[in-house]
Amino acid sequence: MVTSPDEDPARGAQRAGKPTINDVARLSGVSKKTVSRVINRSPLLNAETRERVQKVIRELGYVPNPQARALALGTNFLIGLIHDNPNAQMVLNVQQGILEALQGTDFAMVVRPVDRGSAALLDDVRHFLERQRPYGVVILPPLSENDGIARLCLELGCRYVRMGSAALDDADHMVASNDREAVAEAVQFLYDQGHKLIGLIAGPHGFRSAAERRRGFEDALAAASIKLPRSLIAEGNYTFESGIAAAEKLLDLTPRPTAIFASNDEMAAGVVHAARERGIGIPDELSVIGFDDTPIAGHIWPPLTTVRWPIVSMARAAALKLLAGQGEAGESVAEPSMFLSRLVKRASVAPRPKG
Amino acid sequence: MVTSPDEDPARGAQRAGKPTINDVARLSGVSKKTVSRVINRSPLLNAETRERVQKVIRELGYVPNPQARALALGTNFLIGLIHDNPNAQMVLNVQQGILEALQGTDFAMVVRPVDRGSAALLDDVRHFLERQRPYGVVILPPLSENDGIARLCLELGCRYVRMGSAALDDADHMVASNDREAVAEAVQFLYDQGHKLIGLIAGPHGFRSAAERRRGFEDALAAASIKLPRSLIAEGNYTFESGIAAAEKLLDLTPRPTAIFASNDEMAAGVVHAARERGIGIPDELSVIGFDDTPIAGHIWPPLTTVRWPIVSMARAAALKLLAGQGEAGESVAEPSMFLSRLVKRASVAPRPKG
DNA sequence: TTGTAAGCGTTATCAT
DNA sequence: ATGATAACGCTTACAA
Repeated sequence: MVTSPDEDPARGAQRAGKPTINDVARLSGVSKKTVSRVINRSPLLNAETRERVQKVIRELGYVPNPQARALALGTNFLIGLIHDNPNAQMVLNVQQGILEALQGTDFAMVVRPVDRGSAALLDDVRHFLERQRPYGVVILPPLSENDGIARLCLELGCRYVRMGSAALDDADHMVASNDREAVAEAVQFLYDQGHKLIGLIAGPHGFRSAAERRRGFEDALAAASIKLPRSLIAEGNYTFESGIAAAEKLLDLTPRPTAIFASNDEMAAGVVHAARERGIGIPDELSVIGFDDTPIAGHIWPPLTTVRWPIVSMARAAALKLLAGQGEAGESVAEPSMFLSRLVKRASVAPRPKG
Repeated sequence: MVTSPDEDPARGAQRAGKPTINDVARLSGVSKKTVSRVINRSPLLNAETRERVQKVIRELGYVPNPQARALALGTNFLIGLIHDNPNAQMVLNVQQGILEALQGTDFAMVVRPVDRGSAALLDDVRHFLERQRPYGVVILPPLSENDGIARLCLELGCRYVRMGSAALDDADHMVASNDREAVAEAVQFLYDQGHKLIGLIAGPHGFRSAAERRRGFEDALAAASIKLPRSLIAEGNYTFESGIAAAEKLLDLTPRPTAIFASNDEMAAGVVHAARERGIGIPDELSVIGFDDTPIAGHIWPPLTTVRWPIVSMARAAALKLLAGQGEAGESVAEPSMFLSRLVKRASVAPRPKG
């Protein structure tokens, strides 16, 4: 008897491409649906049947086609990261956190930088969401402060979690840090070291993180009952260069501040740079504290005292929040929404110089 | 006359979800296939028909469902980036380059870090390629040096382009830089400044880039007819910390080298750090050159003389290579495959100290 | 517990 | 130049 190609059970698996659910079904003598149940870990399934199907799956090296699942399920296996490149290290840390959360799942991370400031921002994001239809997106600050984007996600039926320096949204959609308190603690530390003339390099206008950190600075001064002239506050835009420029303003003052808190490490590195160019010794003549604890903090000289911002954990939590409900209902653990920063003491702070 | 729901041309578009190709087809009075042709810019199409359909598409705000396209086409609109985190800044620069290339297209970038060294490396990559079915992938060094991955891509029918410090593959699948020559030029520069005792901090064993840069170093010495003891070569693993360790070895030597070439900026920053801890002045007592021209090079003190590696352009070219053939046939411009690095002179090099 | 039939929204084949 | 019909591989009703 000659077996016609269409009826030969072994043939399907041999076809050009990869084995499909049909091949598995045929070879294990069950229906597609049963195979589907095995893939999706349906509880109502004969253990023996499950075993048999799984054996065939292994032998065939069958991998469910995610595109087909995506079409049937109406959702993609993608987690998006939407950001406006607030700074390189932060973006990378966030990516790391998200990837940690995606580890072992079928999800992949798709990165979408956009241009805050561009008039087409929302169209851009919409375009991305419509084209890729990610399962959910993590939105980085400062973009996360834009309510329009959150609304857009809602409108397009895309899950989202915002990251930020303050609670901007409900717990399901937000992962936040306590920047204000952490900065207050850092400035308090400077005060405890005897510093009375403390400069602030604030972050750019319009950034929630910048505002929070500035408030923390002011909180600490208020708590210590010191009142400082406005000239001790300079503004930067979170870049190294802006840190230099701001530092130069502060270092030109008379009397000169004996300590400077910069709202991120990049700007703090700029302060160190500017001081060095003027021959001002750190920490002997000037103490400096940054924020973020990015690698640069440990790499410059002297190593920078800074506030460690648990950005990787925050990103991981954000992604896990997105994925919550994916696994079996039972195992879903509520992800914390508030992450605490803390001061990391290195060599850039010393007691106030005498005289 | 009562219009039955199924025949009401306007109804489909109102349904719960988004409008589909069927809605567009019905409303514009053509078949699905014709709409498909409009979407895919098929050349054989009546201009007038195209206009009509496009009008409906606009009015409806129709966006083709990417899952369905992916299923039908067997490929996703994704460009993958496969890397083993060679270093943060490099990964980020590559992402930037790829995204520049993807600008304005429907493609998105999906990032996949893997663990070189893991025995499951190839399974990992296979898993990723099978699940996400990216249109193509860019492979970063040192992973790009693994021929197994390239073979895997071929086997799975996934386009790929490797990035590296030497031509490892044919022009269609490779974007390379001339590290060897660039390093030779840098070392020659040190020699021209009077340095005779030049230390090398090599990159880790097994990295093609490390080998190429080391060869460049040796080329320059050979050209200058100087022969150095092996002790002037230390090995690092491209990290800041390993740069410190290697620098300490070199700075312990008697006589002490008056210049050090480090195979990347991170390690060069480590050299600067180590020298400072010992009170060795840079560049007065020690000249340092790095490689990459990452931001850290300009941010440390003194600013680092380094070799600028056009990594962003390389990544952009890699992605464009992947996309080649996507657009109309006519406009495809061959992307260059070899990118030239060049020396960026800053303040970390000075003529050899006298005595 | 398992199977059947009907989609999901698109593209490909092969007509016309 | 355009259309009817069958894939693409999977899931969700709804039966059995």
